Amino acid sequence: MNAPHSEFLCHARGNCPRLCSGQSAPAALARELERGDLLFRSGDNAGALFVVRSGAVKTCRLGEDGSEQILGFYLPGEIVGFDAITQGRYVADAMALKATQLCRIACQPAASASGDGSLLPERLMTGFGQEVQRLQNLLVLERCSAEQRLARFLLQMADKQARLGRSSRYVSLPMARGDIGRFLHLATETVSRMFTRLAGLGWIRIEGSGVEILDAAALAGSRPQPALRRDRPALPQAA
Amino acid sequence: MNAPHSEFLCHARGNCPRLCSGQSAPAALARELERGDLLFRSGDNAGALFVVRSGAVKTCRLGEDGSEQILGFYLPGEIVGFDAITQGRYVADAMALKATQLCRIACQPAASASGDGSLLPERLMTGFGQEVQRLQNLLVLERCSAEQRLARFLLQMADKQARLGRSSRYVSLPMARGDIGRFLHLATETVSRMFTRLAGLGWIRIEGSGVEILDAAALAGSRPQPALRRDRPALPQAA
DNA sequence: CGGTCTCTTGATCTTGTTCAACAAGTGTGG
DNA sequence: CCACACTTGTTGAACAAGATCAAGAGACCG
Repeated sequence: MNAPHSEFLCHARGNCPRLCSGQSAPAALARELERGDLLFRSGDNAGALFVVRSGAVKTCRLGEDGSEQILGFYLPGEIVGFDAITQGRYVADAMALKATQLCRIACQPAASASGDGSLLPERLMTGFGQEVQRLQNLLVLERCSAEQRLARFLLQMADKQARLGRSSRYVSLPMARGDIGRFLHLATETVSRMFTRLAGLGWIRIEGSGVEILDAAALAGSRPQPALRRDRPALPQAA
Repeated sequence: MNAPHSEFLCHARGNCPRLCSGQSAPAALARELERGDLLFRSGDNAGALFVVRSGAVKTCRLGEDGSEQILGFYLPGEIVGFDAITQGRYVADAMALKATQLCRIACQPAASASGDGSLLPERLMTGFGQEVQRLQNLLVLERCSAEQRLARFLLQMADKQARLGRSSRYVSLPMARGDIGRFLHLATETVSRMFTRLAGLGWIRIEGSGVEILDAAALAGSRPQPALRRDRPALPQAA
């Protein structure tokens, strides 16, 4: 998470004037996919962003229980792959929904590009990528039971605080229960009940305006019900 | 949406070496807020990003029904305001959860920064900002009833297709019902039921692998139940 | 034409919301 | 210093949206 961030300088390549911002323009396509083909896979080294020229692409993440979580559908003109900017590797899978043509935009990791004092690439891109990933994580979190949502939230806060050098055992919560509810999309009452439940399980201890984490592993593994039946991952036919 | 995008070049200002990436370092703070103070408001002209130095900030959007949707909590070291990059104005509200110090990073809209052929700022930043907003919208969407989620999804797809010059009346859906479900976080059966319901209301007509939109206004206004009681917006005491 | 998917519809169950009441904490003023 | 108001957090009971289980209807394809 706090790993040395790589920076990117991106150059269009092939016949893609201005990142293919228009629709037409014929040739020099970088990738052609059939329905079900993978454009990239979570974990792949990210050398590029992709602009959809024709067809359609979906991006998704696999929940740890095997359930598929779709993050977006991309139609022609839209750009896929922003999640990779921060770490230089994709975080989601991307798959063609039908025959699809894409334009590849090479992104070479490059140290601090514009050396004119402007710090556009320096940390900004990293922050941007983190924001995208944070939102993606939030969407994934949204797909869990109330108990799991709160458990993850607490771990997340603990992690944030650990990064600041504070103890990750005692998590201070500057926000009200209602705020947590509006963040996790739970009624205030449910948030309260889940705090009580986690404390009852012996996983946390409520302590002033924060909580003490007693069993982080249990919190992380909390998975009472998948909340949504895991269908078979994806497109059945096709490679 | 498709408005001429402004580009940004960002320079640190004040005592913020490397975007305040560390924690300490004393002086020259740009903003100091008390609990409940607004850092910026949705619609404000976005002249800057902010790095949290101490304290805590929440960002939120107001649903059209007045309910508050929290998009994130930001602790020291984190950057607030990325959602504004694309349009030059903030899309969310940001409020201090307690006494908070922030470091301001001025972002002057600047045309196509690095003129060396690299098109980093050219469309990339815009795309990045759009991705952030897309994810934020997705999170907001997540907070609606099944009917509303599907209705919005269809309008979204219609909008995308309209931008491609295709008809926005007939929406082709290249993905399976199950895919829509995994995107909207609904069981396949529920997606199917909602299609049937919307068709029964006369708002859409199912047509091959897509739908014809008969009453876009009704779809947009679809709001059977708020799905979550709207609490009073936010922090009660404090300015 | 049979097999395999996808979509649709019905019945039942679970989770989390909603309504309601109460406890605990904080601050103010008499 | 304590009573009172006000806010935040906790707990109980009833309800509802949507998931799950189950089964059947089309569609597509070899």
